[in-house]
Amino acid sequence: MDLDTAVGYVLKRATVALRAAMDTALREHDLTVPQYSCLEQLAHRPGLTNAELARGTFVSRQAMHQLLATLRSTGLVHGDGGGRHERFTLTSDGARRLAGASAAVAAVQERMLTPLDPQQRQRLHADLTACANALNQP
Amino acid sequence: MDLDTAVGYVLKRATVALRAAMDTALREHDLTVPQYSCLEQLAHRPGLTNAELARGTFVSRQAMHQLLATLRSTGLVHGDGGGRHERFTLTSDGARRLAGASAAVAAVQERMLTPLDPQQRQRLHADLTACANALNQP
DNA sequence: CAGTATATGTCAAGATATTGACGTGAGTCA
DNA sequence: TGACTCACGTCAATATCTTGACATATACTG
Repeated sequence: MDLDTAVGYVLKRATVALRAAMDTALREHDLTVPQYSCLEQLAHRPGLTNAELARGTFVSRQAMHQLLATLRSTGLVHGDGGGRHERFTLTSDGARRLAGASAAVAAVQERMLTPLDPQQRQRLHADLTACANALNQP
Repeated sequence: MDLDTAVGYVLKRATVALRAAMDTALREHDLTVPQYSCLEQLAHRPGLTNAELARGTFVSRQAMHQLLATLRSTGLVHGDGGGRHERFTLTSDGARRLAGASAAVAAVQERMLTPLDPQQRQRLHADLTACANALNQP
């Protein structure tokens, strides 16, 4: 059995499983995974722009564009009206919703990491980061 | 910094990077990633059905359905005409195309795993499998 | 054996994301 | 300063995938 290609396979398998679990967990908070991801980014680094959020969430600028439109119409994020290079922040409503959603997501990820002890978790984090870096610099 | 949620983040980051790299590598062989995934499955286990291929490739039955339709019209796969529960196999053309594509994908994954020694690779494989299993059995 | 449940193939529709393209502002360098 | 490049925001169109639905075949159960 070819281990190298199998690593890609289990990587996809784990991602799909995580995505599905997050999806069901977030449904109770009326958020999709990209929406949650966007809110989380804004919580850690307020004042990000559309393009920056898109990169951090791994979607295209266009997708983030209309994702922000819905989040804004729902009153979860707030733009500073700076026509070009507009910067976004969480509203108090957005912060509240994120708090609940974040707890739900944390529970999911804890379930995912259950079989791993803290040292293994750190190793996994480091190894995945190394793999991503290796691919991103040709 | 919250390591647990960060694991989910780097997992997505690695997956996106791998997906993009595979996409560009496969473009020279006129294959999309799901198409390649389907062909690879059929190479390892000939005679799979639509639903089985869908599960192995992590897409819906419907997506695999029309994915198989295009692969069949291109002459890369061949169904045994068994109306219901039809079983699929690679054509000789499909096997040839897969050979080239498989080498390209192997090169991509080798580049991804460059920073890891064989022991680390095996660990990564085991850890990811454990994570996926933990999520898939509530 | 009859009846129910489960899984499959397939059609239609809807949602979501990507690609392409355009105008515009910011930074760079001669 | 002026030309050039690059990144950004945004509109439109295209492709892709998922959800919903239905008929049917297989498996299970009493």
